[in-house]
Amino acid sequence: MTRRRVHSWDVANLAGVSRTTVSFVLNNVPGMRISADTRQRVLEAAKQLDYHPDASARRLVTGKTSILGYVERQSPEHALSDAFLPQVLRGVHDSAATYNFEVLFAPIPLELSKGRFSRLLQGHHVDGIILSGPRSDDQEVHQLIEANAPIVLQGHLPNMQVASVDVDNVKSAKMATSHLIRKGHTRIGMIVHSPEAFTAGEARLQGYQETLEEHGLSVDPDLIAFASFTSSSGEHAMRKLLKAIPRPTAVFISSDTVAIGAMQAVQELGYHIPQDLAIVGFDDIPMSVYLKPPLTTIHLPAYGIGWAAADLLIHLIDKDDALETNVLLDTELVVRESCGASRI
Amino acid sequence: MTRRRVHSWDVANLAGVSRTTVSFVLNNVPGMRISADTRQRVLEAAKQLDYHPDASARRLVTGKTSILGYVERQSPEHALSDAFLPQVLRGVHDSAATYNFEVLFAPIPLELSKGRFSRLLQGHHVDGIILSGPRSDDQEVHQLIEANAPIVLQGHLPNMQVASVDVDNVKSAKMATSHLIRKGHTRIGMIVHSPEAFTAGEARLQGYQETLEEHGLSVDPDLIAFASFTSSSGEHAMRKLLKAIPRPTAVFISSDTVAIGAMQAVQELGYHIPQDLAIVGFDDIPMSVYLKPPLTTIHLPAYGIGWAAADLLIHLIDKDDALETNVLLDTELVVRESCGASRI
DNA sequence: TAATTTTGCTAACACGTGTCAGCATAGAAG
DNA sequence: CTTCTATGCTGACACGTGTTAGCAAAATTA
Repeated sequence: MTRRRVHSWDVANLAGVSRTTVSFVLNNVPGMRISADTRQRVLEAAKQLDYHPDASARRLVTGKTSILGYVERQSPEHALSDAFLPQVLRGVHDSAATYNFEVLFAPIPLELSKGRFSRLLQGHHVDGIILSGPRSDDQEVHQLIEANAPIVLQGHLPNMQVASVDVDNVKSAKMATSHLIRKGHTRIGMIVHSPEAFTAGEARLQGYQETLEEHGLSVDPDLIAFASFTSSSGEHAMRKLLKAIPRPTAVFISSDTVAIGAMQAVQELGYHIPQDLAIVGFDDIPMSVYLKPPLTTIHLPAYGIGWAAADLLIHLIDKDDALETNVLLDTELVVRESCGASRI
Repeated sequence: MTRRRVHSWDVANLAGVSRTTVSFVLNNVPGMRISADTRQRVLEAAKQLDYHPDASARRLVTGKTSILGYVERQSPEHALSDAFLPQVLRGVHDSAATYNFEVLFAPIPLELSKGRFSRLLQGHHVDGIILSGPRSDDQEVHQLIEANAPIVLQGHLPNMQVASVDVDNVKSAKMATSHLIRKGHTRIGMIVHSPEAFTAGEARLQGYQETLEEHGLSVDPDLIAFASFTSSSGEHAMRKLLKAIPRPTAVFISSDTVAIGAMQAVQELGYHIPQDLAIVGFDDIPMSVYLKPPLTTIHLPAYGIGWAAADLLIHLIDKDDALETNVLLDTELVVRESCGASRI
């Protein structure tokens, strides 16, 4: 490994041409006439020497790093985002690789973000940023967005003109709710997690309500309960729902993590899932399939989210601005056992 | 954002000094006499302009990228490593940040690794590599190790002289086994997952056996079953174990994922955990706490593994070679309900 | 006063690449 | 034969920084 590094002039010497020609050949520069013979010689020399251009030198002269930063900025929902990070990151990477971009992993916690963003962007460590776990009260990110920095949100921030990739929450909630209706349920409750801090919760609630109305079912406030990000908050919410008269026969829960606690409450109260109560969750966390009974839920396309975010960001960096800047991805209903067989 | 980039000579001009002086001050170059007054002026100018040196230029001239690559190379055990990736990566990042290193996320699947390693190292995208999920049959990695490339394995590869960070599997298995013995069990079985491809399985089996012997208990081959990486293989293994006569009263399972399937088998056969059968797992995957009953298991210090790997790699890069190159981290027994109350 | 050392700073080079302007040579056109 | 154009290649500059060698002025010593 202490073997001297191979440079472009080594390739040039071996091929008997100038360094410039090597660059033209290896980068496939358009409009440059290179004879087939020379091109061949250069390619062979490069392969023989296992030449790879120095990334820093190339970046310095081109002004492009071809690196995008994946910045984590989560707060309480850590547990959820953690479960998806591997897939999202792989999506980001694979998409970026298509454009010969690399991915820098850079968590920047809210507390000690002191200058980290400047370092990343002004210091030219990355060409742009994918921001995971955006928060409305994040001053530093607001500044970046206003400065028109190349940023793509993984998620959503209301009243902000910024590119983003998210799941179509309204549509997804409609899928879940209408599935329960199709099963014959008419008393359908919902547990919404953290609608204030997390706009997705609100959107999912909206989808649920609209679907009920579209099917001529009334929206009963007693059948809507709120939770935070934790399982135990789901337990609490479910106990409240089950006091409603008449009892709901099905509940749509806007987060699988919350659903875990809710299911526990149901079973502790002596009810059976799905016979006494059908349940549909949201997220399809890896654990969902192992729950008892296995949870019917809305599958979050984590890999696709990562892919789309990187794709959008790179187009943004290259100033193909005319691009749709708010991507909404479709989800899928994964039917397992918790929603029960048809009631009809 | 189209605002012109700030360079070191901007700072120099504003402070009324040369670019060289700016560099000396900002990098705290030792042995350089700078008057307190000048130093102050430079620091203020830099802060006022929000100056951050261009990463590429600095890398080009110093020859150090100050980036380390986190390379994923997993195969079947994806599910397991995925559960820990977020924590490991955070550990890697935080440790690296201590040395002003960045972290590049670079999965390189076995199939299409065509030149990716060369690109990374020869192309000087990174100074070194942390390799997650090393496989003994990985030719490309063998070559890198023999070429003495700066690599740290996250895990272990037998008969290879290469730096690595792993958990003390023998010691951990002893903790698990002796805990069951302390609870009063004498018929203790074990399910080993994939000992052939995954050396950790073998080590855990060894720890189990030695502990039995140390306590004067015989090792009964009928009480040892093998599984792969999946839950369903655990189901199969457990069914086999429960046919032993007399039945084991406790089982140590070398993987939580496998334990999930095993527990399912136990309950399907009508036995109760932990009354009829106590269970201790290994890994402490996030899901373990939600199982029924919650799984007693060995906690894998994912964050610590990441931290240690980055620390080791950076020391290796800086040629502090005298460093211990095979780090073994301690684990912790997390007692929940599946191991039962004391039998004594 | 003259010689020497110390202090505080700077000019100039190097890192390895991409790329613009230009230069021979060969062929075509006049 | 001369002039022009296309072909195939190259010399030289630029990117922004770290760093070595060195220089003037001030301080110290002789």
